[in-house]
Amino acid sequence: MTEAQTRQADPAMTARNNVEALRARIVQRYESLSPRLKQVAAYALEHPNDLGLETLAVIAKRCKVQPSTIVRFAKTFGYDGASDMQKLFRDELLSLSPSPSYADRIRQFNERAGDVGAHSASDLMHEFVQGNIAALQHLDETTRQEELERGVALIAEAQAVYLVGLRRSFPVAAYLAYALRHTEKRTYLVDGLAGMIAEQSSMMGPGDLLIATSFRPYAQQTADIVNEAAERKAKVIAISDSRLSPIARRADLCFEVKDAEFRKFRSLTASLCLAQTLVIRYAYQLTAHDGGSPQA
Amino acid sequence: MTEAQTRQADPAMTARNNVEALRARIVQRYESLSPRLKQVAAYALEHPNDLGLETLAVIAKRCKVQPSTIVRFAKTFGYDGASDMQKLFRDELLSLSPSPSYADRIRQFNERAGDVGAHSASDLMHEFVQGNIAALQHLDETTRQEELERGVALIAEAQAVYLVGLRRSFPVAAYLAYALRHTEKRTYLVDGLAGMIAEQSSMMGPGDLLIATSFRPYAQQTADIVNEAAERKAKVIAISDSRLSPIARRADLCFEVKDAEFRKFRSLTASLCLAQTLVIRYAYQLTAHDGGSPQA
DNA sequence: CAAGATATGAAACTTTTGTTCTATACTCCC
DNA sequence: GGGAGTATAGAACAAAAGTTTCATATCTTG
Repeated sequence: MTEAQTRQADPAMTARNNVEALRARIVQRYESLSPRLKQVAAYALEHPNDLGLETLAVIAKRCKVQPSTIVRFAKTFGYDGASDMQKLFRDELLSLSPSPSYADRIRQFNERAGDVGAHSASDLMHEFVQGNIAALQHLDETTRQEELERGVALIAEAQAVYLVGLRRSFPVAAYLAYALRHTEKRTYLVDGLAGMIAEQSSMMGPGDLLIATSFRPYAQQTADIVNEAAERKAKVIAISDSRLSPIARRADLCFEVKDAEFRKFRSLTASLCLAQTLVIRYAYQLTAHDGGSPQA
Repeated sequence: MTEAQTRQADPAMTARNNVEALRARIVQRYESLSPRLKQVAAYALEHPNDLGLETLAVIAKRCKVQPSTIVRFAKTFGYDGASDMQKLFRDELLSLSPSPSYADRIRQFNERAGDVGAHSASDLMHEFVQGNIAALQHLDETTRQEELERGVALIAEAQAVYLVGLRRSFPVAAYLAYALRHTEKRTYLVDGLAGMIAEQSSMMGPGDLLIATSFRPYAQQTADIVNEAAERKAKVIAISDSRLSPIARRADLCFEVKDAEFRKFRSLTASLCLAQTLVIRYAYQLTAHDGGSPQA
C-alpha cells in the first residue's frame, strides 16, 4: 500500500499504473527495443490478458523467449520485476471484468441498456455490428450451394474476368479484382477511369465473364455494361439486392444479397463475404486440380 | 487423487469445469457446510474474480480463514486442490474477458480454416460467416468509446480528409471516400493513379486529416504517406492490425482491427464496419448540430 | 579488425505459494 | 460430563514461480 502511494505521488510514475499508458509507452519505445524485447512487447500488446494471469514460464514460452527476458522487459519499463508489472494487467482485467458479482453484473447491464437512446458512437457501432451479423447470417441461410458452385465454375471456365461496381458497390468490385489477380486468372476492373467505361467494356467477348455488383438505386452505367456483356456473349454473374434489378435480369447467375442498411448508408459486409467465398473457393479448386498454389 | 478419478467417472460431475454449475452446487450444499467453509463459499459467490486471480493467502485473509481452509473447500467440492479449482475461475475470467477471447476465436477460425479441400462451397461460406461474425464482435468489444469520439472529432475538425489504402486495403479507403463525399466534407482519395502518389499526398497540409488503412504486410508506400502527413502537420488516423505497424506508430489515433483471415485472403468486414461507424456518426453529428440532413 | 558494449540463454538461487500435517478446540451424542 | 468424531489454526513441508547471475554470443565503434 505504501508502495502504491509512493508511486502515485511520483509524477513520472503516473503512467505506471495504467495499462493504456503502458501500451502507449510500449508503442513509443518499440523501435528502440532489442529483438527479444520486441517479441515480448508485441505479445504484451496482443495478449494483455495472458500477461495478467499466466505464469512467467508460460508467457515466456508463448513469446519464445526466456523467462528472464520477461523480467528484463518489465524492468525496462520501470517496474521492480515481472510480478510488479503483472499486477497492472491483473487489475485491469478485474476492472474490465464483466462479472464482479451478480449484483454488479445486473447493474452494469441495466446501465448500458438505459442509455441506448443517446446514440453514442459505441452504441452506434454496436448497432452496426448487430446489423452486419444479421446480414451475414441471412447470407449464410439463403445462399444455395449449387449457385455458389455454379459461380465458381463460371469463374473457372472464363478466359478473363471483368469486374464492375460503381459508386457504393465499387469496393466490392475492387476487392474481387484484388483477390482474383492473385490467382492466375486474367482480371480487369472496369472502373470508368477517364470516362472510358465503354472502351473498357468493349473488350469483353465470348468466353469471358462479367461480375457486376449493383444495389438500389442501380447505376444505369452498370446495367449498360451488363447488357453489353450479354450482347457480346460473355457470361454474367450479378451481385445485387434483388433478382428483379436491371443487373440481375440479364445475368446467367444472380446472387441476391441483403446487406445491412442504416439510413441510406449501406453496409457491404455480406457482399464482401460472398465475394470472398467465391474467390477462395476458386483458388482452392485450382490447388486441388493443378497441385499449384494460389497466392494472395 | 482416487477421489478425483472416481468423480470424473461419475457423469453427474461433468459440472466440474463450469463455473455456473459450481455456483449452483455451492448454493445447494451451503447449509451443510461448516462455518469456515461457509465463509469461503459466500466469498466465492460474491467475488469469483478474486478466486481466479488472487493467491491463496490473499483470498484466505479476505475470507478471514486460513489458507488451508481454502484447500479444504476446494477438496470438498471435488477438486484436487485449490489450484485446480482456481483454473476454473481463471478460464471463466478469460472467456468472459472482452479482448483476447474473441481474438482467440478469430485465431482459432484462422487455424481451423486451413484445410479447405474437403469443404463444399457452402461449408466454406459458413466458415467465413462465422469468422466474420467473430471479427465483428471482437471489434465491438475492443473499440473504445473515446477513440471513436476522437476519430469523429478529427474528421469534423479537418479542412479536408485524405484517404489512403493500397492493395488489399483499397476497398476500405474507397468506401470511406464514397461515404464521406456524401457529407459536405472535402474528401480526396489517394489512389496512386498514374504513379502520382507523391503528388497527391503533397497536397496535404496543417488542418487536414489523413485516414490510412494498412494491414500486414504493410505497404511501404502507405507508410511513406503517413510520414509525409506527419511532416506536413496533418493529423493521421490509422486503421491497422497492430499498434506497432509502421502506419500506426506515427498516427494521432489508431484503430486496431482484427479481421478474419483465410490463408492470405484477408476479410475486410470489421474494417468496413469501423469505417461505417465513423462516417455515420460524423454525419449524425452534422444533422444534430446544423439541422441539415446527411445523404448517402 | 579488435575492443568494448550490449543482448541473450541457461542455470543457480531465492522467494513465494500451495499443500499437508498435527495439536488443539469444539460439538454432539451417549 | 466424558468420549468420539469433526473442524480449525498454525506451522512445517514441498512445489512452483520469480529473479539474479554469469558465460556466451552478437552487435558497435574506433
